[in-house]
Amino acid sequence: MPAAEAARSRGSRGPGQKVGLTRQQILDAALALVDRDGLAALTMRSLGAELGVEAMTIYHYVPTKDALLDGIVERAFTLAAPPADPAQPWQRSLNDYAHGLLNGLLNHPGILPLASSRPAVTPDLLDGVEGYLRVLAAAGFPLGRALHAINALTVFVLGHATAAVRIDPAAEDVGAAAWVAELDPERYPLLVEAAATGQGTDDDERFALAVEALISGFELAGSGAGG
Amino acid sequence: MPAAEAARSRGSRGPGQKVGLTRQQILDAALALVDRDGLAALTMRSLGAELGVEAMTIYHYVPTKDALLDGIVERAFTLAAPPADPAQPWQRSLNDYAHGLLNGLLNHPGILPLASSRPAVTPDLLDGVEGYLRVLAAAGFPLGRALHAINALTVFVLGHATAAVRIDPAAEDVGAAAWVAELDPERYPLLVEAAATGQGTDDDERFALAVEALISGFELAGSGAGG
DNA sequence: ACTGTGATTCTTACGACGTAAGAAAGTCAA
DNA sequence: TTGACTTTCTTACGTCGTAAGAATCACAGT
Repeated sequence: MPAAEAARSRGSRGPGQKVGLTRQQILDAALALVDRDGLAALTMRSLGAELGVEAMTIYHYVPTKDALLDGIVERAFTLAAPPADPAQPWQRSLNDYAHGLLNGLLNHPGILPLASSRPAVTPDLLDGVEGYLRVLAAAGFPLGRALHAINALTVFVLGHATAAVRIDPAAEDVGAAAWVAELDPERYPLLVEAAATGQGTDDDERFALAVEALISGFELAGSGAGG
Repeated sequence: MPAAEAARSRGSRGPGQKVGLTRQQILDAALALVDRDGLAALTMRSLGAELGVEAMTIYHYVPTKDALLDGIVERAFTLAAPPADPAQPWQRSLNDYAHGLLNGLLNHPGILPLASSRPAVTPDLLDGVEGYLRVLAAAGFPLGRALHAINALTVFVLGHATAAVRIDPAAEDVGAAAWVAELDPERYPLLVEAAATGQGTDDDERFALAVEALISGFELAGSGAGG
């Protein structure tokens, strides 16, 4: 209901009033629209309707649609990335980071295809990085390795989130991933066997184990000579 | 029809000849076009022009543009994924897989934003997976863990490739990543210090270390209880 | 109250895109 | 030569991002 939405965010005013929108308002509305109707449903016209405004109005707050997309990716990341907790041991801290970031990103699955092709380097995000760097440095990591670790985790989380969404856009399909079920057991015996025993097909477990593997890998290499 | 195959290269022919295109030909031309001019330059009309044909002609070989994109992603992955070498120790095999896949993907940077939102589960790819499963199973991995490992590596490689391309679309900028240079040292002391010493900023090293970390993480967890 | 000024919004229009519908042109067996 | 089938082209529609500029509104200064 675009009219109600407009009335709520812009105050109860008669039509034709020029209260002034906000870049933030626009970004939030765009993100909400993508979350609700999917990325393809976000057009300048539909977003305008959502805000109770003509499409061209948006261009007074955002130079181009691409900039709008950058904005919502940035916003989604800022919302998603959890801050470092210095009270935890570093392994736990990184683990929380990975799971928190994953959950945060999965709240906005529509932006994931965008996230893959956009920077999203926000001050808020960098604050977060700085915090995790502090945790790792305190644990004895050379700065180079610490940066490597944070980056690797972030990249993996983003990759996993993207893969999880494209395989399972809200699938009720419990157990094995759908496509494995139709494979020729003669050609792919091990794959089919793994799927049949339900091994290696649970997405959450897959993610958790990989994160653990990454972190213990950091642990082995972490206190070595700095890169 | 082996002769027709050769005749299908629409080399020097008068206009209006109906030799017959191929789905493969179209996919290859599309991939080449994306590699050369970027993803945005791929339109049905431009691809038609590339093939010496009107846009609508393509629809006789491909039902929709989305299917075309699926096709070129699939093709790029097939070209990129290296087969398993059973003669190597499994750690080496996985390491080669990761580096080979990365290089292969970076040969077609334009498709990376697509790869993030498309399945790309090809028989060829599954052959590859089956091969690596065999290597890991022979090394004593439970099938579940083996699948986890392959999946985690693949996801990480894809994520890293995407990030590397978006940060550096053919940048000559050696050393630190560009955006770190302009940070406020008061706000981000550790980040700036890491960048100043050149630590943690080399993309290749970053990738290599993360892959090693993942693999040694698998090694720790690999022979534990499956599943 | 009036007016001018600047900020905000709307109207109109253009070119490019994906693609539906069906006509045209070519190929080939009989 | 014919007639059926395949491949290609022509035309057209609706939607997209957005350029250009007119219209509307809030408000400071008189």
